[in-house]
Amino acid sequence: MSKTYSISELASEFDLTTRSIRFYEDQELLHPTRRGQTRVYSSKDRVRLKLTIRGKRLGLSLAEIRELFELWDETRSGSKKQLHLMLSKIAERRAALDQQMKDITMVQLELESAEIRCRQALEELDEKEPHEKQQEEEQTEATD
Amino acid sequence: MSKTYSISELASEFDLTTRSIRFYEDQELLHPTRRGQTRVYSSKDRVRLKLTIRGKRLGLSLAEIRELFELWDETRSGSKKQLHLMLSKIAERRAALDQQMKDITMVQLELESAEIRCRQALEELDEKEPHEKQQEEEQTEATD
DNA sequence: AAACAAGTTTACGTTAACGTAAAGCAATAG
DNA sequence: CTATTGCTTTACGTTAACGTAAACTTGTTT
Repeated sequence: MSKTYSISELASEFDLTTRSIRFYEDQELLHPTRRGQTRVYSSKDRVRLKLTIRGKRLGLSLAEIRELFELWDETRSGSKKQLHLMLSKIAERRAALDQQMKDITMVQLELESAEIRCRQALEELDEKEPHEKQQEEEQTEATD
Repeated sequence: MSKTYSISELASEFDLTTRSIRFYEDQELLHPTRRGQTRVYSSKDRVRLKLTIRGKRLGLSLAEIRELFELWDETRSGSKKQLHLMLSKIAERRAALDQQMKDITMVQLELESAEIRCRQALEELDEKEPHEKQQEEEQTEATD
């Protein structure tokens, strides 16, 4: 008997609402069992939830995540045809991730140069008015 | 006079609809000028469009992308307070990107192992039934 | 002149991913 | 016993990011 989880345990662990978790089940990303009418999550479900979150952070839709889960599950039982289909889907995903890596690298570089530019602007301000306290203007602009 | 672009030129270059491009303008990601009532895009607009697409591939919302553009634009004219705010926003983004890098690495590993598993399953099928043509089952399942 | 292409505005429709009540069952605390 | 806590289902509401259609202008081709 491996460990099980309640919906609210998972919700607080991953900082989600129970609504979201139920929604993910509705989208067939999770398949908890029931004790009475109450959902019981296995550690497999927990892993899936973690992977779901990871996928979301990468911009995948729930449908795409579900597709990957199904691929993984059917790997054992697939026919030749199925297996080839899976391989192509996997390749597709890997290519997309490679592209994302490149994108991230580019954006990182841009942010880095933006940071440098920012720091230089600050230095210049400090040279001109070293003793000045903040509040040059009343721009409060959305600390959100 | 540097080069300018029409909306449909940009649309076909980046494989977008003109609808999207106008929408991005509505969201203040682009600021084309006008010749009569017709939009004229500068190369700066083109760069912004490219960055927008890159941002989208990383899962950023249009609002977030807009925020980054505004940060960048205000870097020159910012007050001390503003500059510090920008630096923190930049740091925020960079942290998110680092996380994404990790996520990608993890998912890449998972996909790799899925691929290996797939190839092994194929090999086993080939050993058992080397002369068999496909069509073990009639599963056509959404080539989509 | 008439028609076509490429642009425009206005506005309603759609999908994804939840948020937000409303109303009800089940166990436990006071 | 009833009140609170945690779970449930049902269902309507909301936001983002466009799609799609209608109706109009402007310039170019036939």
